[in-house]
Amino acid sequence: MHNKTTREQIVSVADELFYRQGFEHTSFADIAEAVQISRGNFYYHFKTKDDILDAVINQRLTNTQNMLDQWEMNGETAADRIRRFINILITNRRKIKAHGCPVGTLTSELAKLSHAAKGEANKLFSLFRTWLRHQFTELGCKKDADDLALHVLTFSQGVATLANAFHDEKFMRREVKQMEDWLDSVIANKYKGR
Amino acid sequence: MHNKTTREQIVSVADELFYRQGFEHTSFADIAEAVQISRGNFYYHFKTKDDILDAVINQRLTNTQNMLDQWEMNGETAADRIRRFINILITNRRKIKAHGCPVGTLTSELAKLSHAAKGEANKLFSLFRTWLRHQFTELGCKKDADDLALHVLTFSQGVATLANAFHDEKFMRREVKQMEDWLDSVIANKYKGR
DNA sequence: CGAAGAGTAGGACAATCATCCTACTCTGTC
DNA sequence: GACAGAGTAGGATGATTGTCCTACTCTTCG
Repeated sequence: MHNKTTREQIVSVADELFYRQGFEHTSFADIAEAVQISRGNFYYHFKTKDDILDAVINQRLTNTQNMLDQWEMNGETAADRIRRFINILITNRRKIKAHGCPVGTLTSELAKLSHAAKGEANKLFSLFRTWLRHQFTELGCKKDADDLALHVLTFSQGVATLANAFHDEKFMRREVKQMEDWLDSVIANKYKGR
Repeated sequence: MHNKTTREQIVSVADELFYRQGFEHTSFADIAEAVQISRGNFYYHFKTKDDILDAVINQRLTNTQNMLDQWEMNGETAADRIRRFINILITNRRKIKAHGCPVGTLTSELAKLSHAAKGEANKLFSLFRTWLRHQFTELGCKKDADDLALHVLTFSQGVATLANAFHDEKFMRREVKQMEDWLDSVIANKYKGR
C-alpha cells in the first residue's frame, strides 16, 4: 500500500477522538497534537470542523459497508452473520465499556447539538438496519424482517449504554447469550409457524 | 407552596437545557437568558458550572425517588409497577424521540468528558436498578432479580436511543408490547418453575 | 537551474466561554 | 431613618475556541 496522506491521518485521528471524547469536546488543537501538525494549517485540508465530521462519518460508512460485505463472502448462513453482528459487543467490549457504541453516542450527541450532520450519522444506523433486514429476509422472516432488525439494534444499543455506565462484562455476556437464544427461537418458530 | 427561589429556577432551567442541548453545549448565557438573570451573577448562587450539574443531578435523584415512592403507595402489584416503568417510554415518547433518555444521554456525555460527576449521574441508573431489583424480588424472582432489572434497563435504553434516531412511534409501541409480553412470561415461568 | 504548486508553520483574529469582581438596589430590623 | 445582608447588574478577565492569513519549505518538471 502507501503511507497515509495527512488528510487520511486527520480523518482517522479525528474518528478516534470523536469516539473517545465526543465531537464537540474535541478541538482542532487536540487533533493537531495527535497528528503532529500545525493547528492553523487545518484550513488547507478541511474548511470547517463540520467538514472533518462529514469525512469521519463517510469513512465509518465505508468501513462498515466493507465489513458487512466481507461477512457476506464468508460462506456462512444469514443466522451466522446475525450472530456475528450480535457478538460485536463482545469483540469490542473494552472500547464499548469505555466509550459506548460509536454509532449510538455520536447520533445522540449530534441530536443534542441540533447538528446538520445528524442525518448523515443516522445513515450508520440505517446501514445496519438495512443489512439486518436483509439477513432476516434471507432467513425466511420476510414479513417481520424490519421489526426484527430494529429489535436487534435496540438490544445492542441498550447493552452498549449500560456497559458504558456499569463496566460490567458479565452483564454483557449474559445479555448476548440471551439474544442468541432469542435468535434461535425466532428461527425455530419460523419453521414451526407454517 | 412558595414561589421558586432563583436558585431553584436556575436548577430547573438547567435541568431542562442539559437534557435538550447537553451539558457542555449549554452555556451560562443560555441559562441566564432563560432565567432572566444577569450572567455574571451566577457566581453568587453557584461557584462553578459543575456545581450546577451536581444540583441538577441531585434534583433528578430526588424527583425520581419521589416518583418511585409514590408508585409504591398505589396499592398495585410489583408486576404493575414494572409495567408502569416500561410504559414511561410511551408516556414520555415526545421528549424521548426529541432528546433521548435523560439518564442515558447524560451518563454517556459525562463519560466522554471524563467528568468528575459521572459517578453521580450513574446513581440515577443505580436508583432504577435497585428499585427494579426490589420489584422482581417481590415478584418471587429473587435469584435473578438483578439480572432481570438490568435487562429491563437495557431494553428501555435501547428503545430510547433508536427512538431518538428514527423518530418512530410505532417501533416504540411494538417494543414496549414485546417487553410486556416478556414480563408476563417471566411471571408465568416463575410459577411453573418450581 | 528555476518556476510552479502542493503542503506546512506559526501566529492573528474575533467570538465565546467560565469565572470573578465591584458597585448597586432592595428588604427587613433595631 | 440608618444599617446589614441578601440578591443583582453589568462588565472585566484570561483562556480557549474555530477560522483564516501570510510567509515559508519542500518536491516536481520544464
